[in-house]
Amino acid sequence: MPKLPREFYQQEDVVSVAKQLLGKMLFTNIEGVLTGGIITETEAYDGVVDKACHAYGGRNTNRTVTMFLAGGVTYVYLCYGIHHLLNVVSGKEGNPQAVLIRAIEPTLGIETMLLRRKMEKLAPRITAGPGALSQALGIGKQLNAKSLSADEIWIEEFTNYQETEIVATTRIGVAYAEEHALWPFRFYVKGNKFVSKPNS
DNA sequence: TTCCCGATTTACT
DNA sequence: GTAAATCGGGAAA
Repeated sequence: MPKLPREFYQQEDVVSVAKQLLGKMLFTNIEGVLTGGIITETEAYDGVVDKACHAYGGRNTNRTVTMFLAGGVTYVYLCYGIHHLLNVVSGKEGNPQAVLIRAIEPTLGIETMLLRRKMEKLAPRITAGPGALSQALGIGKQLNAKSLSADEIWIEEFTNYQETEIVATTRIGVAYAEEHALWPFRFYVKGNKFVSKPNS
């Protein structure tokens, strides 16, 4: 399937991008080893007006500068000193919006993922959760600010879900963002097992 | 330079 | 259900 075009990432509405990313295929090519799967869970971070966003209020630093790039690149950073989290930067240059990829359903390179996760057999938790996902795909800071049009990490067309198949709810781990923590910016595929929190 | 804390996961009670 | 692990970024001084 073809890679998503640059225009896809540069849509103005990050919430729309987050929803459309569900059902797309995410791949990484780490030193020639391919792994990938179907995106099942995302979260939107809406730039300067979103207290949960690292670039809230226009904060532009060595880390967050990546989010100000034009849509279509990765934003990877370390959280809790342990976990790498993968985001897709969206919107126009200067507008620091991003979509956190929280979970995928593995389809390619499952053996490699099992090795990286030190697991013996396939279970949803292998890629359910942003830290786990990054580990399974071999994502680290070396993949920060990479173009999604190149051949190290990219996203391909696959499926489009209807609104009725998508669940919108509150984001996770952002209680510090006060009232913005209540924004329904987390999206996942209804009924899918590869989601970072118990399904309903 | 110092101090505080986080877009989490995992192990253990 | 609860807690520990662990380190870089951001803000203050």
